[in-house]
Formats: sequence, structure tokens, C-alpha cells
Amino acid sequence: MHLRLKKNETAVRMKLTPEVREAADTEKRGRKASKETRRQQLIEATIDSLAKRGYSETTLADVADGAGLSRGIVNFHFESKEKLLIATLQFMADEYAANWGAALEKAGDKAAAQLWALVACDFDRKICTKRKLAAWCAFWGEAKSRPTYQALCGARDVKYQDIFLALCQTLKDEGGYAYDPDGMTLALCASMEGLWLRLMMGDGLTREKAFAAAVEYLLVAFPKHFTREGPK
Amino acid sequence: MHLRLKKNETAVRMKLTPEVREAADTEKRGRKASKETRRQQLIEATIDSLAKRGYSETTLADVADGAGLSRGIVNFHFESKEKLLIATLQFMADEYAANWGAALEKAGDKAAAQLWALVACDFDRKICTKRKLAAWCAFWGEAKSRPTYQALCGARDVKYQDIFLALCQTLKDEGGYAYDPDGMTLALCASMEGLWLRLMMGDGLTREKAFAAAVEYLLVAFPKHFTREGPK
DNA sequence: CTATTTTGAATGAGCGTTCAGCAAATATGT
DNA sequence: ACATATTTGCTGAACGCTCATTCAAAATAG
Repeated sequence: MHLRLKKNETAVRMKLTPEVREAADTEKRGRKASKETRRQQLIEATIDSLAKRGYSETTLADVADGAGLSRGIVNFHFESKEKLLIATLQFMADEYAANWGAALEKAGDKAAAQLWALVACDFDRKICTKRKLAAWCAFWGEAKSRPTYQALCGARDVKYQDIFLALCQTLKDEGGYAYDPDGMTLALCASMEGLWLRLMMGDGLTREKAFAAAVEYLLVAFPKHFTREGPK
Repeated sequence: MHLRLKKNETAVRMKLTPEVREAADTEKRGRKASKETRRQQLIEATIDSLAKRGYSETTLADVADGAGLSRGIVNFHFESKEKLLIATLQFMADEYAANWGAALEKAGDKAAAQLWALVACDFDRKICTKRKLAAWCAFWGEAKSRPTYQALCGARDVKYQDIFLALCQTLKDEGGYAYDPDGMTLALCASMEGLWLRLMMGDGLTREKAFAAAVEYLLVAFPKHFTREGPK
């Protein structure tokens, strides 16, 4: 009694998360998926696994299952587990950078509006998901002992920090504030990272409340430039 | 040609870190160490390993080597790797709580002085070490998927948060500030956690600079209560 | 001597990696 | 058109390594 199974029926194989399914759907399902599509699908499955089981318990088997594909698949599309993880982090870093880049574009040329946009976009639906925050945090935990991760985790990198600092400097000049811009920038950036950390830990904190807290900070720091509703 | 090695010459066995050596020295070295001393010694070695290799690469072999003891030792004093890690986190959480508790005691009864003390003690030499920050971060990375860790990582727990909130509330009333105390407290606590994260990542940031940034925050939030040198 | 602590070799489970082979898609020949 | 060969994507069993755990024996303490 031998059942001949129809293969590659991804819909049947397993319940995939929306993200994985979408990644697989950008082109056709099954064999027709291109190399890049498969890679993306596996990256999404990796984020899922990191979020669900944490870094240390993320296995290639779990990633493959999550993607609805077979065991050997990762070593076919990526060379090793390590390379998959790096590609995943790279993807998130790129997405993050693109997000604040775009936000800055749309903000116009007023410094206050730009700073507001920069803070707000960190709490954007697209970026600030439970699963992505969890994945970020998983990498943070390993970053200190892995130079490669450390470099990529500084997606909040030099460039970002410089822009932030310049904006704080400008607002200080405009408003005649008294603080030290370096310390202020550092404290503000750190605050946003800390809010991410707390969002991930997941008590009762929501995206909205976290954003409100960040805004509260902006208000006391730059009273002449902001209201709770936005830049003046 | 058989060399008969003198055993238990810990000084010879391996270069132990100062922390591990100290833990082993609180009572006599060698076999005479009491159960509690050994446990402490192993916990210190665990912190070392977490800091050096990260959570996912911390092995019992590495911990045992770090403590200058043999392979099976952890399963004798702790029951399992998991229990060792939990004990380690528990130790750090207790130490952290004791630290801010003591700081609060010494601060007198002025709210401003208490808040200053609470912020300052987070950047204390004893707590804010590279190795301990790294260990904290390692646990944070795994916390989301492990309820036990999550509970202990909230060492910055409800009690701490409540005190913090009450102090902010008091200062607001005293100074007639306009902010929302909940948001303010959240942003401030988050900022300190974020600063820890950055200290751990280790760019050029020093304890002093991080503390200065936190102070900068206090200054803009409570201008009537603080100067850069301390509470008024 | 008895009890306690420590050792280190043995065990086995879990996991990343490899790879021979299958199947779908595409190219080539007739 | 059809048959055949080649390429490409994928599978899953097998392999070997790492590491937590176990435990019998040794070392030490009392």
C-alpha cells in the first residue's frame, strides 16, 4: 500500500506565517519560485524562528519546517547556518535604514519636522513588529561576541547618529536651549532603543504608548518646537 | 616515564579571572571550599563565559575550565546547565536590586536626591562592568522565549518602576512641570537601559559619558531640581 | 572508616553539513 | 510533434561532531 503523494503542495505542507507565505507568493509557488524568492522566504522563516524560540534554539530544521520546505534547503540556498543568519540580519538592517531614509525624505526641510519623523518612524507598523523586535533582540544578545553581528546591529549606525546629532544641534540653536547636544542625542537614541527592548519583553506596553513616551521626551527637550500632536 | 601531577593547584591549573579567584578565596582554596563558595565561583565563571562567548556558545566545559575545575562539576553543584544559568541570572538580579536599594537608603528623604541616586547607581563601578553588562544582554536576548528569564530580567521590576514613577510624580508637583509622569518615567527608564545596551556594544562609550547623558536628560526634564553636579 | 567532593571517561541526543538521487523545467535532437 | 539529454531545484537519509549528562572511581575531609 504505497501512497503516491503529490509533492510541492505548499499549502498542504504546513501552516506558514503570513510573512513567509507572502515572500513565497511574490512569484509563483512551487518550483517556479526564483532563487531570490526562496532566499527571502527562508529569511522570513528565520525571523519567525528567532522570535519564537530565541537565538540559541533556532535550528535549521525549524527554519525549513517554517518555510514548508525540506531539511537540506538552507545549505542549498545559503552556504551555512551562519550565512543565513547574517543574511537575515542584513535584511533587517537594510529595511530599517530604508525606513528612516524614506521618512526623512517625506519630512520636508524643517529640522523639527525631520526629527519628529525620525522618532516616529521607529515605531512604524512595518518595522516595529513583535517578531522583528524579538529577532533584533536575539542578535543583540549575540552581538558582543560576534564582530559581524555587531557591525550590522549598528544599523542605527554612524550616519543615523550624525543626522540625529545635527538635528539636535540645529534645534538647540533655533530655540536657544541650554543642553549639551551630544549627551542629549545619546540619551534620546538610547531611550528609543530601550523602548524597543521593553516592547519586545512585552509587558503591557504597546507601540502607541512607547511612541507617546518618546514624544514626551521630545516635548521636555524641545518645548518651543513640538506639541504632543507634532512639530509646530 | 610517568609524571605524577599534584592536583588541585588552582594557581597552576589556569589563569582565573579576578572575580572567579575572589569568589574562590572567600574561604580557603582547594577542597576546603564550601558548597556556597563553589556555587559562587561557578556563577562568576558563568558570567565570564557569557561575556566572552555569548549565550549560545557558553558551554559547561568552558565554565568549568574558567573556574579551574573539572568537567562534571557543574552537574554536581547545580543540577543542570539550565539551573546554573538561572542561578546566575538570579544572582545578578539580586545584586542589582540590592544596589539600588542601598543607594536609595543613603540618599536621604529629598525626592530629587533619591532620583539622582537611583540614576547614578545604575552606572556604579560594581554593577556597570563590561562583563556584567554583556551577561545581562545575553539573557535579554533569550528572555522573550523563556518565561523564567523574562521574570528575572524584570529586575528592573514593578517595585523599581513604581518608586521611579512616584519620584517623578513628586518632582512634577514640586516644580510645576507639565509633562505626563507615566510617559516621562518610561522614557527615562528606557533611556538608561538603552545606555546599558550601548555600553555593552562597546563603541567608544564609557561609563562616565553614559552617566553624563542620563544626567543631561534629568536636567531638561527637571530643570528646577538638578544641576550637572547633582540635586539642588 | 564513612561521607563528601571532585574527577574524567563514557554515553547518547541533537544538530549542522553532506551528498546521491529524484523530479520538474528547459534544451537539443529527430 | 515527440523523444532524449541536460540543467536546476530540491529532498531526506546518513555522517560526524559538539556538548550536556551520567557515573564509577579517586581524592580528601572529618
